[in-house]
Amino acid sequence: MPELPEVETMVRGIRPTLEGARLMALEACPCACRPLTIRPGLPSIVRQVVGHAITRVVRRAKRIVMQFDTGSALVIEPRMTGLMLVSEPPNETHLRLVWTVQHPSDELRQVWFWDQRGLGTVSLYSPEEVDRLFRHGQLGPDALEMTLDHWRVMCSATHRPIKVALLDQHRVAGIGNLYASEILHLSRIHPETPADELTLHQRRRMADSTTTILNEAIRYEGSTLGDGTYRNALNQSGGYQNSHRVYAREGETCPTCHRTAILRIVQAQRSTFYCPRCQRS
DNA sequence: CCCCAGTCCTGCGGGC
DNA sequence: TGCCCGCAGGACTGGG
Repeated sequence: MPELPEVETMVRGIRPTLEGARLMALEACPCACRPLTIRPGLPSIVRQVVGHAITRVVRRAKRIVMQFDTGSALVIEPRMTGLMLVSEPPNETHLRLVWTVQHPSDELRQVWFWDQRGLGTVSLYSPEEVDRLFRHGQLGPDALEMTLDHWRVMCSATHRPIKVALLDQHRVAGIGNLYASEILHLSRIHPETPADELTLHQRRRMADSTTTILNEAIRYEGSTLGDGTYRNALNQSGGYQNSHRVYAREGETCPTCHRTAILRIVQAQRSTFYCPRCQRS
């Protein structure tokens, strides 16, 4: 479930290998499962990017953007289980794609895209599409770049529960199911509160909590849940799962009030965790 | 605009 | 021991 912190960690992990390097080969890995979703096809992408230099590797919401000197970019969406690795992958079975690059030091290095469930995608974006990706429109402002005014606009635009609105990438981009619960708990906001009923005070708390939680999670290199799927670029677990306040902690005592058990409810077919004492409205 | 259910996919754990 | 089923959810789609 890579969300913003996990994708940021992946980007930081692969950046030293890729930035300033020249792409020598891009190959699909033999994989018994359904082939990787890659747009347009791999041969077409290879023709357009192999031989070119990678200028920057950056994150936009939950996507990895690999910029080329042509102005085009390879955009990787890890979705549920996709990983970008610079060291040996967990297994060969779910390897999908391998980049071979010539580092400025002349050394050949490799980066792998590994994806257990195969929901991840790789797409080549034209310069215009790259431009559109970074502007607000299709995707909302990046969760780490939200201003108070962005939060005001985002909240006033919908009557949906705030938890559901936080997951809508068209409103605010980068937050997924795990961090939405964490942010609302730190904000002391009930997840079912209609977004357009949040007070200025609550929106301020949400703005602060979003920055705090996401940066803290980045500092710990993301969350590796029980299934152990998420790994950083060196195939190591993240550490933030040990700091989760409510996510997947149904029945445990709330870390804020130390009195009430964490509840689990379902919103928009997804689990939400919260403290009924600390998050009343 | 809103909401829901279904789709992709694999691994895991519960129930029998 | 093994099998079936439901669940996990990010992004998207189609129907109401």
